[in-house]
Amino acid sequence: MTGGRTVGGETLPGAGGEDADAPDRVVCHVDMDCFYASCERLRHDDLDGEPVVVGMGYEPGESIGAVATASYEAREFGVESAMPISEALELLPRRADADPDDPDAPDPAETGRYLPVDLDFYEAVASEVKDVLRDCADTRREVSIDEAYLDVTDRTAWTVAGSGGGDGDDGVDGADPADPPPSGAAGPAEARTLAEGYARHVKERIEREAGVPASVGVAPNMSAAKVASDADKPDGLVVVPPGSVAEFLAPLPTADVHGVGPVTERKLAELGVETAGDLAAADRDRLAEALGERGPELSRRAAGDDDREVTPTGLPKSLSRESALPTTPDEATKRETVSALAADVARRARERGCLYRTIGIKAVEPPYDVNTRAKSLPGPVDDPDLVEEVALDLLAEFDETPVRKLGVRVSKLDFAETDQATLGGFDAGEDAGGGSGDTGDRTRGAGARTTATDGDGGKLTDWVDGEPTAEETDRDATGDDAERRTGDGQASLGDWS
DNA sequence: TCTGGGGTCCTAGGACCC
DNA sequence: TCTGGGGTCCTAGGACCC
Repeated sequence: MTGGRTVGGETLPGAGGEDADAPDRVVCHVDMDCFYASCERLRHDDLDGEPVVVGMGYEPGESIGAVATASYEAREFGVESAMPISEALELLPRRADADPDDPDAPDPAETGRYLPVDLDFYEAVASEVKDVLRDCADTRREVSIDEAYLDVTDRTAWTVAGSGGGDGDDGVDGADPADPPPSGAAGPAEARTLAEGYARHVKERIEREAGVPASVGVAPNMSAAKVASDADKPDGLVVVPPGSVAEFLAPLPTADVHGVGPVTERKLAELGVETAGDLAAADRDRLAEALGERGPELSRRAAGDDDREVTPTGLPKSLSRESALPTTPDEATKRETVSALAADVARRARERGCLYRTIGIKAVEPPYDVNTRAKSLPGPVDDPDLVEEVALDLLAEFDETPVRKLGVRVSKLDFAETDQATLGGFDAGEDAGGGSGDTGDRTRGAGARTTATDGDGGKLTDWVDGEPTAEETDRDATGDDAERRTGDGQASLGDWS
């Protein structure tokens, strides 16, 4: 019954292919417009219409740090994400520096407002956005604080809605979920679909209920929806119906394809592949030679062929912390930095109730040579002292090396509940009466015991792994260590449990 | 492009086991 | 023991994304 009518006509080579029977899905990609800046506007009325720059590592009045988000007004001055604040200030001086009495001071009309990142506040706003999304779609994947995919196939359809303004008595039956407003439809389709109306409904609800603008892309698959949401930012709504995906993508530069970065773009250009259309049509064996398996995959995406399901965001795979420093070979400075980073990573891991089995560092040498070192433990642990010890140990290799940035990471995470006494039949430690987890370290029964008793530890993985299933691990966000840090349950990588 | 911070996934080589 | 292949794990690095 979801016989999704194809609007853009033309059967496309390759697209659809063998799964012609599969019903077309309706995927929305929701992308907040310069999210941090929009959040700041939400609480500072006077920022409306102003160039706004939100800087990370930025302190008011200083010029260190990097641009996290620039409002569209600020982008007009050339300010971009990831740009050093010092550079942004040259393009767009700070409003506070505009002094009417000083002839050398910048013209206020050519200045902007600079604010430091306030992640807690943005997360609070993001959670209101999530509330809307949860309401609008059963299947969601949150990619970052300001971006999500929704599979709304069962909420709407690719059916063409009544083309007039009023309720046309065309063949379309069923209650349309949202009133398709008459205003400017974007997208290659001439006719409006129910899907478009639904997407508009989602977009308007976000703006109304969370107070921040979003751009939305709608398409029969994830990668096309992603490109669509990007195609008319800010405040865009772009609809790409089944059958017109390849046509929509074809003229775009390869860099617009999700997964094509600077390196891949250059390699593709060397092959004479400049547009998504070129990429779709390119010989896939040649792409594989030049780019590995990713090549043919990118080609399929560019052809509108992407059958990935929208799957809920999982638990994180690693936690890390890094920080830049003035380039230095000084051993004490480096060790202090790594110790602090290690403590922070370990604290975050504990807060999230996760154990880790691999500890690693990163040391960046000028000009920008990234070195990583890692060490795996016999079993999963939660042990801040050990994180520091291993990290410092790995750092020793770089004792003589000048570095500009250092990082610490834990990976091979294990979110099994710490009270999982059943696992090994052990009491998982002595923290029975403890309470607020200030015990030095905790180790899951398995790891602790083996670490203590047998040196080679090699077999441990056999039964440490494979034990926690997805369903079991889902529960982590709810209970344990989250304690007082309420509302933070789905901190940055928000998981929809 | 003189590069900030937090992530993901992929690849490739070596060790080790059978 | 110069010798075949397959599988898994670990480490390091690269590319990409927001």
